[in-house]
Amino acid sequence: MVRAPCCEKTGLNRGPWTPEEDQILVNHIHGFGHGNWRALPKQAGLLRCGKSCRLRWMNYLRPDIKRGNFTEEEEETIVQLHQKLGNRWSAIAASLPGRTDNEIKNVWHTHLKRRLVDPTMESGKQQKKKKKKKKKSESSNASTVDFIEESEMERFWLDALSMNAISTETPTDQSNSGFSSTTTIAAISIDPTDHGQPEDELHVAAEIESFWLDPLSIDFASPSTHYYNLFNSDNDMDFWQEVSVQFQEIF
DNA sequence: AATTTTCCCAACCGCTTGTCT
DNA sequence: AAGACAAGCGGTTGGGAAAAT
Repeated sequence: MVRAPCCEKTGLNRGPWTPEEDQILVNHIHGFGHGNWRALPKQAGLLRCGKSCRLRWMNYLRPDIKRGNFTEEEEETIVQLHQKLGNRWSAIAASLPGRTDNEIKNVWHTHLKRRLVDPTMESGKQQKKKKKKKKKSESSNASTVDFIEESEMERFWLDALSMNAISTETPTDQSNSGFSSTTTIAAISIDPTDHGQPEDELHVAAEIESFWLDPLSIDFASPSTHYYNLFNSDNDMDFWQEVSVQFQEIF
């Protein structure tokens, strides 16, 4: 029997996702969940197949995804689990919270497999490369929702925020114009053309603080395309304590 | 400075598994 | 029990970026 295609391919977008598509998908899932991946693209107004939407969400947009380089401990865990489980990437991923099977698979094929053959592999050139890459990713603007957890505090807030974002409100505006207030809580949208350098920490901190003081003060419908990483590791503890106070007052 | 090679990772493909009728 | 459908999984690939020449 010939297997039916997972979806009608004609007229559907393929390849890399645009920030706009990401926004639509995130908005839709925060508002309505993802009960049926096959039906989701139509409901959300996306020209993608359900499988592609699922993959994008599971591997990239999910708020609990941990981004950035793998730690030595994580890499060690992967190596050990791979010895036990083989190429069962999803089983390995289950032991590494925030990491996806796809990411683990990539890391295995690009670093760890070779390192097992040649234990000196990670020295010199490779490390240099990694450093450079890390630096680049730190200084660049996230092109989409980009969560980087560096501390338990940030992890706590990420969880708390995402739960409240889902449970307290339902978006009323399903147009493609931007984040609704519910989805922007974890990814505040900032228009770089309005405010000079998007990486301007002081401005971003002020913007975020004003959000906590007045949740309606930010124009969430703005069609801007830069999302600042609210959980930036550079934010100090005082900042997060202030956020904590505001959070308690609001909720 | 230009070109080629290598590396990395997001996304795709097709098979398997689970669930429902 | 069997078929249809959806979701999950692992292998593979394409293209962009960085490094090497």
